Parts: sequence; C-alpha cells; structure tokens
Amino acid sequence: MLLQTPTQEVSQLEANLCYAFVDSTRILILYALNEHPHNVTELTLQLGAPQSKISRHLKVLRDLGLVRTTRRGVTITYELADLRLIEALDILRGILRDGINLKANLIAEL
Amino acid sequence: MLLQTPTQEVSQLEANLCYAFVDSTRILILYALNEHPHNVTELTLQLGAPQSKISRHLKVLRDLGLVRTTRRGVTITYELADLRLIEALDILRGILRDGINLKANLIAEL
DNA sequence: CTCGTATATGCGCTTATTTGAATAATAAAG
DNA sequence: CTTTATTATTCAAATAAGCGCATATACGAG
Repeated sequence: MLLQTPTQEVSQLEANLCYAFVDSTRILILYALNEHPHNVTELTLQLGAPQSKISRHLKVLRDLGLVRTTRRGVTITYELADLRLIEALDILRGILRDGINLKANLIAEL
Repeated sequence: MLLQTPTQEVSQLEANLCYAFVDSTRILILYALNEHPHNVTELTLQLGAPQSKISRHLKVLRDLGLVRTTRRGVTITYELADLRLIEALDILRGILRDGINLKANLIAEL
C-alpha cells in the first residue's frame, strides 16, 4: 500500500488524528479497549486515574471517531472504532523497540 | 504481530514518539523524505515555509531518531531513519479515508 | 419526585508548543 | 581572515493542552 505524498490539508487531518496518540493515558485506553470493550469505571480502575481525567480523554478519542459508545442503562461501554489503530501503534512500538528513538529528556528515565 | 498492552513507561515513550506526527509540517517533511533525501533548502522551497521553521521541525525529528543526516560541505541532507514510519502513517491515512474521523472543528473545512 | 450510580463538563491554573524575526554557528572558497 | 551559502538557535508572544477539583447531567430504582 503505497500512498502519495499528502496535500497540506490531508497532512493537517493526519496531524489532528495523531493528536490522539501524544498522551500516554490515551494510548493505554486504546490498548485496553483493544483487549475488550470497557466502561468508564473499569478504565478508571484499570488505569488508576481520576474519573474526570478518563472521561475527558475518552471524549478526545470519541470526537476523533476512534472509539464508539454503547449505552446500557447508566453505564457507557467504549470500544475501538477501527482495529487498524492498534496496527499502527504496534508498528510504532516496533520502531521504538529497535531504535534509539528516545527523546533526550527521556534517556534518564531508563 | 500482536503486541501486549504496554506498560505505563512504554506508553509514555510511544506518546513521545507520536509527538512527531501532530504537526502537519512534520508530516509533510516525512513524506517528502520518503520520496528521496532532501537538504534543508530543498525542503524549505518544497514546503514554502520559512527556513527557521523547517530547521526546527527537523530538529524535532532528529532528536526522536526518525531522520538521519549526512553532511556534504555546507549542506546537510536528511533522510528517513526507518521506513516503517511511512507504513504507520499510511495506515492512519487509510483510517482517515474510510472513517468519519474528523474533529468537529474540521468538518467545516471540507 | 428523590436518591444513588455512572459519566461528562466548567473553571482556574500551570506547563508545553508553535511561530516569525533576528541572530548565531558552520564550512568552503577566495 | 573575510565573505558567502547553508543550517541552527534564541527570543518573546500567542495559542493550546493537561490537570484536579468541584459540579452538572443522565439514567434507573424505589
């Protein structure tokens, strides 16, 4: 699958999409949803983060169309809207694993 | 290639890597370098952006280890360090093409 | 209608990011 | 050493992101 160089507009859309991935909490949410759908409370417990934080990150993912919601009574279940997300993220992890691709400010943390 | 759910630390590294992609100029640079290596001046002309802007974005990509440089005299040629980058970006473009994955504030621009 | 659970949002604050313009650093040539 | 071409960096200002805390909304039970 060889795609052309994107136009200015497409690159902007792509950048906006990638905004989903620049936050570690959102990445953890996406991987959690990749295992199976979760509701907000479950994600809150699993990630050990305040509920408001989880909700707001879920809103980001929802606005980008990366997750879908189903309501059952008062609980809302989130699931991935497109499994290729994980495919792309896994490629990036492969790059990370092989490469020296560490931000300068992170080298200390290893 | 099925990867495990990342740890907190790995997800942070992944988020830092994805920081490369949240700027349309950096995406355009990466795709330009995917065609063939370029020096700074060439990128400046091709993207029609101020040189300082290009240089600073190149520094971001360099610090992340996503591009490599070769010096020939006074000109510095940049090339992709890992072709899988484009692979991942193309997947995301596929998601964009198929999906309704548009940020609310972007729908107007179409 | 009221209460309790589940989820979303508003506010204020702090910290990051992006940018143009100007300036510095680097290297080859004369 | 001075000049010129190329690339990198500093600066200040504007914009955007993320957070905790508190509060609001939505739904169902009783």
